[in-house]
Amino acid sequence: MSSGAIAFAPNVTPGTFNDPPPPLADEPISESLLFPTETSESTVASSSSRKPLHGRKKPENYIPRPPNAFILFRSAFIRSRHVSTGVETNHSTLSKIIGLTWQNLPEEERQVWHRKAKQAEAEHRIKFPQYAFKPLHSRKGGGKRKVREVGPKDQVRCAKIAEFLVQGLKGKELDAAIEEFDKSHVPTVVTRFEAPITEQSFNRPVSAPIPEGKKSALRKLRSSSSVSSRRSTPVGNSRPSPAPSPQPLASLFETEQENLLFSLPSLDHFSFDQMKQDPTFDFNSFAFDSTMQASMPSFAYDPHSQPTLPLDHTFSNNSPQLNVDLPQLHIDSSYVGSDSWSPCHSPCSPSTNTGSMPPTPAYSGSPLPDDGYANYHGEAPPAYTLHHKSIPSNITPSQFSTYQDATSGYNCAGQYTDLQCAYSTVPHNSHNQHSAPTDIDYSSFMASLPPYAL
DNA sequence: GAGAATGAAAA
DNA sequence: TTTTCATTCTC
Repeated sequence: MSSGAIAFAPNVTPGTFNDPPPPLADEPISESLLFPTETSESTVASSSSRKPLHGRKKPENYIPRPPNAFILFRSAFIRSRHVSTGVETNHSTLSKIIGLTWQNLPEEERQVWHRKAKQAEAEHRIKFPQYAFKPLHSRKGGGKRKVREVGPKDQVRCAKIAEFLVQGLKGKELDAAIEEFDKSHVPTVVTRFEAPITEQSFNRPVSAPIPEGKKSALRKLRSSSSVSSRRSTPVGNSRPSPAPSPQPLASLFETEQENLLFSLPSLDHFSFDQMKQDPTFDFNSFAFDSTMQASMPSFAYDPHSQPTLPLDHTFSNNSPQLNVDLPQLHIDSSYVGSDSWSPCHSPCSPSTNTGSMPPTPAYSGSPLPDDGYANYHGEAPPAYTLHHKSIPSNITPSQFSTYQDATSGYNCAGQYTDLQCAYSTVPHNSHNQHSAPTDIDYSSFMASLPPYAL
């Protein structure tokens, strides 16, 4: 379709009205710099070569809605083939990539598309003055529409592609960059929270159902991560927050004890040694899941040195940071134990530890940096020590709990508050840690934290 | 037809 | 607040 007023060609029905409208003469629309639309020639080509909408039974005179800014952006994006078929062909995944790209687009770039959408709406109104959006709220079945479950797709890769796109890489450049990324990229690994094993939980069958109250809390948690959080975004042109606001986890569980059940994950698939030896393991990507990103730390990790802590990297809901550090190690928090908290001797004997979490390895690296870690007397640091930078200073012993991790045999200590999570493995007794009961005390846990965390 | 994304609009 | 539907195409 050439520029100028929209006039439907004889072979164009209202049902095919979806081309971005041309700018009005008195209100020129600036072009997106990052993702400019094609020339009118290619627009015509794409319009005429567009495959018929598959199987969509629409009345002959059906008038589609005017496209919104994102839909226009997505359409232009797909048409332009910024992401080649060698990189991604699945349109669901492409939608993710384009969504991430959209979120990280500079505001002025997004405004270009919002203006185009306004333009489209104006043209639509002129073409179809009688049109009124009439959604069918009573779909077949009458039940609630199926809520999307965002599966553990390879979000890291999507985010990386989006990052490259926002940086201006397209086509072959993007192909090369992604090809390079794919060489070292480890697909998402899903592990789960493992509630500390108590005497009660040890006696409960694994298949025992999670209590209903817990389920609803988890549903609430999940829904806050994707659909609902997006839906609750205020209408308007305000830029959506890159990371959804986390649901305060403490509010999801009835008791403080249950909040404390957010314990150390069992690293079923990794050991610290494996992480160190695997150059592809990226601590930057270590996060719980999208619902918790904003409350979890990000870790800089150099596989050739000791783990470093995020000295200058804070997580905040308003962080403008490109949301690319999505979890590579994905921890499924869909299971939360239901038993009351009571530290006990782990029923999982050290001898039954089949090696998923080896004993504390002998430390062979350079001396530990003087960053507040406990002095390990020449022995290894804890298998994994994760500290939140922003641990509130008002942690009290009542918020503190300890347990012995059944898998690793390590003594663990942690606390959970509304928005902050801190947990740490504290070497109890490196000579005899498997047999020792949990006896970490509050002060030793606090002392193990880096000074800047307090 | 579902699924991916975001946003506008109706119920 | 919830739901639909704009786009696109593979599964």
